[in-house]
This record gives sequence, C-alpha cells and structure tokens, in this order.
Amino acid sequence: MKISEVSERSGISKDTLRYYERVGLILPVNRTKNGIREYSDLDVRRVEFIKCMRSVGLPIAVLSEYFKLVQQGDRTIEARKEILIEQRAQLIAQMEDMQSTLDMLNYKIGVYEQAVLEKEHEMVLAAV
Amino acid sequence: MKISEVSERSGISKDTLRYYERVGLILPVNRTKNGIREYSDLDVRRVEFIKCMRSVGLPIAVLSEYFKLVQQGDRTIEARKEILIEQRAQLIAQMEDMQSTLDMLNYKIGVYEQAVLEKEHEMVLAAV
DNA sequence: CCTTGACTTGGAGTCCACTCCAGGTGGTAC
DNA sequence: GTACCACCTGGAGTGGACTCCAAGTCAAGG
Repeated sequence: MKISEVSERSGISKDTLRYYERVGLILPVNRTKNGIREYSDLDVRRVEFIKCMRSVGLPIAVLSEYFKLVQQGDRTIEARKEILIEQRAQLIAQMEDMQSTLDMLNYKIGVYEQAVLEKEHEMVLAAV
Repeated sequence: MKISEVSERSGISKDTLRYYERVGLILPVNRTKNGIREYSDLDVRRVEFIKCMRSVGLPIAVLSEYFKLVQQGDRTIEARKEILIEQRAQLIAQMEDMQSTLDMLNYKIGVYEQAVLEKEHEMVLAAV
C-alpha cells in the first residue's frame, strides 16, 4: 500500500507519516526498487494504533519508546506492559478532569439558559 | 492577593499568569501604587476557571474570545452560551475518543498479561 | 546605607508536533 | 517526447503555549 492510500485510510497526512518515520515512531517502511514506500499490513495496523494514541495526546516520545521495545522482542513484554499501564492511568486521570470540567460547563450553560429566559421575559413585559 | 500567592494557589506559574495577561486572557489586573499586581477575588476565580478549561485543552484563543464577550455585558449572553455549548460538544467527543482508546489499552494490557503468564509457565516447565 | 528578596518589563528562547517547500526522479497517457 | 502525476529528500517554517532572562524598581531588615 502506498503512502497516499495509508494517508487516506488513516486520516494522517503524508507529510506526517513521513515525519513519524523520520523521528523513529514508525520503523523504516519497505521500499519498491525506485525508493517508494510500500506499507505492509503490519505497518498499517501500527499507524492505526499510533493514530488512536496520538488522538488522545499520548506523546510521540512515549510511543517511540514503546515501539523500540517491541523491536527488541519478547523479553521486553513486562516493560511494554508497564508503559501501557502508566498511560492508562494518565488517561483515566485526564478523563476525570474532563468530567469535572464538563460538569462545570453544564452548570454554566444552565446559568446562561436561565439568564436568556429572564431576558426574554423582560422583553415580553416591555412589549406589553 | 499578590502574584506569588495566586500562583501557589492555582498551580499556574507566575510567568504564565503574566503571559495570560499579556495575551489578553486575563484582563489587566489592578496594581498597587508602585506597579505591583493585586489580584481581586474575581481575578482569582477567573484564573481558576481558566485553569480548569486549559487543563482539558481548551485553547487560549477561545477563552480570550469568551472573556471579551463577558466584558461587553449582558447583550453577549447568547454568544457566550454558544461558545460553551460548542466547547462542551468537543469535550464530549474527546471523552468518547478517550474511552475507545482506553478500551484498546485495556485489551492490549490483557494480552500482555496473558503473555507474561505463559512465559512464567514456560519457565516453571523449564525448571522441572 | 546597603543588601536581600519580591516584584516589574520587553523580548528572546524552547518544546512539541507538525506542515510546507524547493528541487529532483520515475512511470504512465496522449 | 513531453506533460503530468505521485512519489522522494533535507531542511526550513509555523503555531501554540509557555518559560526564561537581563535589567530595573522598591520596601523592609540588619
């Protein structure tokens, strides 16, 4: 699969895909004889995984570290698990933050709705 | 309240507090006769609100816009409400993303746990 | 009086994650 | 055979949000 197709499927720009390779997030993709990237299914799945993790703000450095461990084979399974567990904890914490911000937003929106109603009421009175 | 105290209470650095003022996120704080910032209770509450919103990634530009409207008084209530509603929608979408990423993480961690167990099992067998 | 410490300023520097660009190659379509 | 793509590269530029710095002011303490 060529870069355009991967880009289209994943919603990650071609530039970004190449950038990910440059910084070591994706390991060098196989090339055709004239130097064009040919993404394997595994590459594509990895891109999907990266997309998912990046979409929630997981830093590139952490992902790089993780894939470096993957490259090193089974003996790094523990370490990889630890990374994921740590990231999960952070994600949960973030979601809790978001929940309380959401509560605050809901409260504020409620206050504004009240204010709008009162304003309309005033206008009705003024019109009478 | 001086900047150090506000910083300490809010967990936002003094530099950042001044930066927020520079970019118009906080409106100019009152000063003592010799130019030192004296934060009012309202200022402090605004800082708390900003902290909450920033912690979930709401951009400074949006917050600035919002506070600009607040400055303009009651006639902007509708517009402010709209901003909050829009941000709420984005927040909810983000939380959904996070939930699916969390599901994926849980799944992966499960896989690793399985792998670790099998490895241990192998080692036990090897030891026999 | 002078040092210390908290404050001030404008401007520069940093970090992250892209994003864009100029210049070049190679394969296909007319 | 030349026009047109899609691809390649290294490097520069961008945007957002800080973060740091040098140089200066002022009040209080020894």
